[in-house]
Amino acid sequence: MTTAKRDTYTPETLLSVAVQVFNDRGYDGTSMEHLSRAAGISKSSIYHHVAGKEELLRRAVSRALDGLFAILDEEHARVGRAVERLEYVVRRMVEVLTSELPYVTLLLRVRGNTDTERWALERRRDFDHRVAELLKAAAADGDVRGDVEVRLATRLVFGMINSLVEWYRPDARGMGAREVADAVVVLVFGGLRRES
Amino acid sequence: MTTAKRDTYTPETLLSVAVQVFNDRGYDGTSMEHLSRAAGISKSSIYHHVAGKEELLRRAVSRALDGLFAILDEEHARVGRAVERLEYVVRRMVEVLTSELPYVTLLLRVRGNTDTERWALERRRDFDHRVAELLKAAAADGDVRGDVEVRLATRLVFGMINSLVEWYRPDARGMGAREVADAVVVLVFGGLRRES
DNA sequence: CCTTGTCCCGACCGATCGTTCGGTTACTCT
DNA sequence: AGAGTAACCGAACGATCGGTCGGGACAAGG
Repeated sequence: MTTAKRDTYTPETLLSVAVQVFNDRGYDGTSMEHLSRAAGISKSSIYHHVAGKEELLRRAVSRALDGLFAILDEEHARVGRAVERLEYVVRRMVEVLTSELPYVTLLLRVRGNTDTERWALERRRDFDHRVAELLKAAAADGDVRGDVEVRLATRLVFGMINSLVEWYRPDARGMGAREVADAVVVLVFGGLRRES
Repeated sequence: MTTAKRDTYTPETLLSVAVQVFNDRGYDGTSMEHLSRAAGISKSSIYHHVAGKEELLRRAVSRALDGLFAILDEEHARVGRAVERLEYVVRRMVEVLTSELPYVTLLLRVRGNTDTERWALERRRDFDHRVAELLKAAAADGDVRGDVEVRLATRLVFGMINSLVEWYRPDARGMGAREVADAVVVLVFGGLRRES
């Protein structure tokens, strides 16, 4: 390879360290001093790789948002019966949340204090609306119960899926992403009650 | 009344202002200067009513935790078939979340940076375990599906309920707490799919 | 009138915030 | 060997952090 493997930081490798610290302490609760200690380089050295703290946040939430929006472009999310497209999107959301866990975690905790955070919140709303339309279509097809308002149901389902970031950890012996995705799909569509 | 109505702050009224700001900006993102501006008094005056920033946090999360734990002491949560007690607890959780919304919101966002936050996280775990045992009992009774692990199902259901704090707002013309509680119970136990 | 206590204030404290700057090391290329 | 540059560092910047301090305004009780 022309570019030999570096033992120094790149913006990407530094990002992976920073996102971990952000998720541990919260973005506002993390100082550049914390980051420098976690990365093993001095505080000022960080600025050789990235423009500042907020750029790290922007890179992280962008990565998470790109992963989520990519789902909607996949074939199974675009063609077919609405309820089946919805099930596919729900399953893929769980997979993206688990595979990009630290980045999505950070995205879901953004509060809106800076321009970057407000931009992230806006894109999140866009994504939510796209999925809500899918659910509305499935309700129009009669494949989804009509006694719960679409907007409310969307929010509750998103709440269940997004809660993954609060407890899922890719442990070696723990449950896998597939297992979690199966459980989410079963509960979202079938509910908790024993099937008769 | 012996105690005439005050037009000045008490620790409680100051708390209600502080919790709003905490939820807007995040606890770490809120400075005492922010609080003083929102309360309309000087920064130093705040210390006349409370010991400091962390005491405001402790009071807030205590109030939320007390509300949640009180559910488990109610009669319908203690006697009866496990699945019915579970349904009652789920419904009451939604009611407490909506009635004590700002306090529970703050509780669900603590990260564990200080002793107060770690104590709050510990009590939250206690509560979760209590509800998980209820779900386990319902599964043992055969009233709840056995093909999804109890621990996993508990976390997902908690995720759906707790997500209320991210979007529920007690608007005048918006949906009421009862309406939300009904929807949560229907979705948790019955699922999204149209009932045949 | 004077005391007492509540409520509040401006000024200030040391510490820490995110960021900048001048300079040093160490590796690459010619 | 010498030049160029990527990677890094310690020291310091102004700003802001949570919190302290001495005292002023004001109402109640004597």
